[in-house]
Amino acid sequence: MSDKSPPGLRQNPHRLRDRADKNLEAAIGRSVRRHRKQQRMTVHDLAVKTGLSAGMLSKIENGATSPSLTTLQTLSHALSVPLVSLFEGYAEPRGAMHVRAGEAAEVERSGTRAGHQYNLLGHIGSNGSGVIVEPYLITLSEHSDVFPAFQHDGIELIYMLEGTVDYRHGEELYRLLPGDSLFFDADAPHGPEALIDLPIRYLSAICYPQNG
DNA sequence: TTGGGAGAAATAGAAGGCGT
DNA sequence: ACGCCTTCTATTTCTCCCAA
Repeated sequence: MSDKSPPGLRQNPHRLRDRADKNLEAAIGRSVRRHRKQQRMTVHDLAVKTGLSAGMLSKIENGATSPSLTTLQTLSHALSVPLVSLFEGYAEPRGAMHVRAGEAAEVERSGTRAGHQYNLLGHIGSNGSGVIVEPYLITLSEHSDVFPAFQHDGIELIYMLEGTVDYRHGEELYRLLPGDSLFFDADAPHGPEALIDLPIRYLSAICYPQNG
C-alpha cells in the first residue's frame, strides 16, 4: 500500500482499528447477548427471528464487527428492547478535575479589581461542544474595589455562599444573599457594586464559545 | 458537486470445535 | 451424538478518494 499523504493530514481509510476503538462494538455485543439470554433464546433462535445468520450474530456478540444501523434496529425489534438499550455499558471517556478545598489555583483575570480574589476551581478543554466553562470561587474583602466593569462574551452564573452584595447587571441592581443565584448575559456590564456584609464569597461559572 | 473505481468491512452460509 | 457457538470463505455493501 502506497502512502503519499503527509501523516495526519488525510484520513486513512486503510487504518486498522485498535483495541480501544472496539469498546462500542463490545458493549453492543454484551448487551445483545444479555438480552438474548434473558429471553432464553439461542443464537439460532435469534438468527431466525432477525433473519441474520448465526455466524453474524456470533461476531456481533463478541464485538468482532460493527453492525449496521439496519442490523441494530432489527436486533432491537427482535429482542423487544429500545434501540438505545443496545448501547448500555458504553461510556466515552470524559474529562473531570477534582480540586480539594484550599487547593484551587489563584489566578488573575484581566479586568479584575483590587481585593477580588479569584480561585480557578478547575479547567478542562472543550469536549467538542465548542463551549468553554470556567468555574471560580471569588472572595471579596473589605479592601475590594466595588464598581461594576466586567464585560465579556458568554453567559455567567453566580451562586452566593457567604455575605451580602449588591450586584449590578446592566441597568439592574440585585441584592444577593447566601443561597441566591444570578444567571445573566455577560455581554452587559456587570459586577459587585456595594459590599453589604463581609466577607463575601460566591461561585461564578463563566461559559463562552470556544472560538468566541 | 457528482460519479466511478478501489478497497475495507459487513454479511451469509458452511464447516469445525467444544461441552455434555 | 447432539446442541450451541465460533471460524472460515465467498459475496455483497459501504466508504473514501479523486477526477471531471
